[in-house]
Amino acid sequence: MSINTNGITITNKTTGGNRFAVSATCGSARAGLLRTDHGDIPTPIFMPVGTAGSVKAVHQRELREDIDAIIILGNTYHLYLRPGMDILRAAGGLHRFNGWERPLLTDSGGFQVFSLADSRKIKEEGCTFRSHIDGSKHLFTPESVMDIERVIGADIMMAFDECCPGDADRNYAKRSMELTHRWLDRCVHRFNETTPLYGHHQMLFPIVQGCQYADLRRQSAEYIASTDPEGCAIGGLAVGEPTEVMYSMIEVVNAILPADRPRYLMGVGTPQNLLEAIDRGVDMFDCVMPTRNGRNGLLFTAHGTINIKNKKWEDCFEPIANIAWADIDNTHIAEADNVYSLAYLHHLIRAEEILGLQICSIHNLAFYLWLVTTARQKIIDGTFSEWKNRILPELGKRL
RNA sequence: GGGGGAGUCGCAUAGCGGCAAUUGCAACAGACUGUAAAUCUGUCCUCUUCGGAGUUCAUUGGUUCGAGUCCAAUCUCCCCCA
Repeated sequence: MSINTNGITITNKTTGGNRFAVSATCGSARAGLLRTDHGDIPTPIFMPVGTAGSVKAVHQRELREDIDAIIILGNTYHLYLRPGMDILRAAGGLHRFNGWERPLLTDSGGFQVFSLADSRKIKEEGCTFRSHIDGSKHLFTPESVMDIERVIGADIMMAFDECCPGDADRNYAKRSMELTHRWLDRCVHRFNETTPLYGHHQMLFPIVQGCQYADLRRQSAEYIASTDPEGCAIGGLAVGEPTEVMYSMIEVVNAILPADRPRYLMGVGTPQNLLEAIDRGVDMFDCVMPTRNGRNGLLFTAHGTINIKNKKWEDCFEPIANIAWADIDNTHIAEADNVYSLAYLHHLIRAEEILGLQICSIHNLAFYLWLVTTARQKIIDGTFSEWKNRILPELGKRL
């Protein structure tokens, strides 16, 4: 045992059994359960994004009671910059810091390698960033990211990868994928020589890359599978490539990834994307869409989307639920959907009242959770495909 | 009664001889996929085959090749002095 420069105790890996089990399938779609020390995660699942340790505009009571969120995300890059590792370590990890007692997942900062392309430089060693907050320079390496994710203490840690743009040429995609694989080796090594800081188990999910090239995706999936991970992620999709390409890549990858481990499609997506991916064997999702689009006035419903800013809603005094959940079997409609009318929500968003952002975010997240929960039940019932085919055209409509 | 100032596309503004005319707000749409996003984009006088075309800057008349811009009168509003 030794202490490294980040103050993290280095020990040998403690091994446990498989924490994931598939309980039912319907075609390629799976219903399963992933066990964490902060609770079980039924799959398919949608994980609300809480980048800076908070799901924007949503209280935890609402996350628990109205939305039924099981697991939420945090982001390594953002939390590392602010509040910083000293505070998170002193707080006893993110669970204690933000009071969320259910499972957490931290993204590694790999996506920021992609989205902050103007202010970073990728090298073999890692990636140097300029902070979007104060412009200061930082270096992320696979090792430092593992150490940071240990300090944050999420139940699921993501490997540090390079998220390649959707339109990258094959050469770039190949080099990027190979770098991600080498970084993965270093992540796994560091992960295995460190232990959780707060007494609960942490899993490490590696990430499949390969852009839109089927052979690269195959190669990457095989490599990821060979590391015997507790779960696998599919990254670098929904980053500019056509939707059909994304679906096709999911099929290619899922044919190779171990069937007895959860599969997490990172950063996806629209309600339609979720159903299509579930149908292709994906178990876990996260996306900013329900929260960001909600804050921008877009509501997702089972009957299509509502742009609440549109004039047509100014005098629609029906409760949100009467339109959004019309003819839908949902015994657990968020309180906000019953209390507030579309006209009032239209007013709130126009008047830039904070409550409007809250209501839209709660509604959208509740809808996403309803979608995956219903998908799970339909898989168990053996009627997933039928249900998917029925609801899919509705989801694409505009109300 | 005397003196001074101002009227511009919903509102507020810019404009100082080359203008369908600046900017902000409002309005009407659109985008958003591991969150640098309560953000961003477009339209915003009329018509349009999206190339343009036609009418505009309180009103009327004038100067000028050319006027929102200069001159005169009129109307309206604001300020100061009696």
